[in-house]
Amino acid sequence: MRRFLMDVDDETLQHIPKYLRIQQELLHYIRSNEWGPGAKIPSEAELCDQYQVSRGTIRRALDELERQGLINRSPGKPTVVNTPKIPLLSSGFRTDIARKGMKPGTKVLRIHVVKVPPDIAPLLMVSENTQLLLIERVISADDIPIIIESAHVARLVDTITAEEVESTSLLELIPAKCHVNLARAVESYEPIALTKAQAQLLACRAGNLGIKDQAVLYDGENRPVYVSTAIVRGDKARIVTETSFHVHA
Amino acid sequence: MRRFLMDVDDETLQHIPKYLRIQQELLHYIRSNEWGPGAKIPSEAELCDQYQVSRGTIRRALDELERQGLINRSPGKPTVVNTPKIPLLSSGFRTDIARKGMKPGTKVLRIHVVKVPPDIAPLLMVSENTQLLLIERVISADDIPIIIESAHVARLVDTITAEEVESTSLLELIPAKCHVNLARAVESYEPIALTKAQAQLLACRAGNLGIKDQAVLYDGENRPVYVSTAIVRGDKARIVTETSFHVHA
DNA sequence: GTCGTTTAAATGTATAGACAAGAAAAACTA
DNA sequence: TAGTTTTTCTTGTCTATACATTTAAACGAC
Repeated sequence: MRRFLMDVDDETLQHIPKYLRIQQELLHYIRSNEWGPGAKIPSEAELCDQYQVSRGTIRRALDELERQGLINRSPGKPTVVNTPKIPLLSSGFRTDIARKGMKPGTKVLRIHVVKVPPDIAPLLMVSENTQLLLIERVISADDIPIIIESAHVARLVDTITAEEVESTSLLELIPAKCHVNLARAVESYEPIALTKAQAQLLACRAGNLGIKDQAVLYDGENRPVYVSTAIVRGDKARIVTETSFHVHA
Repeated sequence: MRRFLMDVDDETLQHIPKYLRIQQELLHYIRSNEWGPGAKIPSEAELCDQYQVSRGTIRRALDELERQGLINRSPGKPTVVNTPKIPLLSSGFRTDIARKGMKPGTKVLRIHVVKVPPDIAPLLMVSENTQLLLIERVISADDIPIIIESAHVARLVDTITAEEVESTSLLELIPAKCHVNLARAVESYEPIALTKAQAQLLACRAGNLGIKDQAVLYDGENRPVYVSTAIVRGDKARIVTETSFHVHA
């Protein structure tokens, strides 16, 4: 029978809420690998008994762990500890997954001509109401969906097929179709909580942590070629970039 | 008197939980700037009345918005809408804040010789139990704390003063003190929920979204010079990087 | 045995109520 | 008027309960 700490260091109990103390203790079991990847953790009812608190308090502790991608919950099934993250080289996710010996997969959601969204228009330096190509796809590694990528292409090219998008990096495909070379990329990263729609595409839970990686790609004349917005699952991947410094001397 | 939508599109009510519908509606008021930065939003009790739900449901809706950094809550005070994010150029946060016309501030937490943590040792290619210099500081913009930066320096230099750390970018300071040039940086980004300790240093709430930016800096001979771990507030800043592609042909 | 049904167990949503803690406004006192 | 105390309003924590939804196991009929 598992024993829980909780009341061990009562002298340091300085008004830390119960749900936090429980959360920290459960975190300890996971970090210390006492509960390894795939391990079932006690049910909410069992935790209620063991900690002598109400279910709401237990759920609040588990909520936090779930958001951080440490555990997987779903109704009907017991809650299990998650597996660690895959490092992903930014710019060229597809290529990088293959390089790591995993099987890259791509599911094309749509390739459509759409009106430019108001937040994308200034980045591409086009006026509103401009029609341009939108490519949306989900990239997976070993059949686990990891990234939702959507790209707005500045020029209206119509020779891009779903097959090409399924098998090629946008970093290669789009410049080739637009007959330009990419020279520069400006990317911004911000943490997000996944929406229900995003979570559905990524086969995980709404509210989980993710990174929104928005990139603007420029050609040699500093004209924007396309804007890419990638939603990356925070529980399965982290983004890795490499920078070289110009040596001055 | 404010009017809420909620029951407008009842025909599309396809089992979306109440707390989510409410959350989306509040989000709409914020995004549409109907509730601009600094605006007070109705109290929980008022929202209960207006939506005819229990307080728990309202709080659950607000929790999500708070985590995304869209609102600021604190006991005793009414809840207000937050101000937008600052874009931060990665590598050289201090410098970048100044360039944006904001007042950069630095508070040194400690400059100490410590035993290398087990997760840092392999990155710096040193053996365990090695003693090395740890620099910890909080960087702020216009007196708002934005980043907790902690750096482990591979070589044991002892001529670094708190004054230097307060006024200089580590990207310049450390290479100068170690008598090397930086040639390359490998950074990884992952979304996190701020811990209580981190939130305290950043004057925000535990559980808020943030980005953990871990960078390893190398010299010209590809030897690691230092490892920097930055915890960036997700509600106040986003990280921006710029990449140049090598033109081949 | 195999297919379909029932049952149990797990998480998800929602309610109502109680008390604590912090901050600001109101009332009071000097 | 100025300073202090009290009150009130706000968010934070916690409980207990109820029912819904999903999954898997147990059971039965064939």
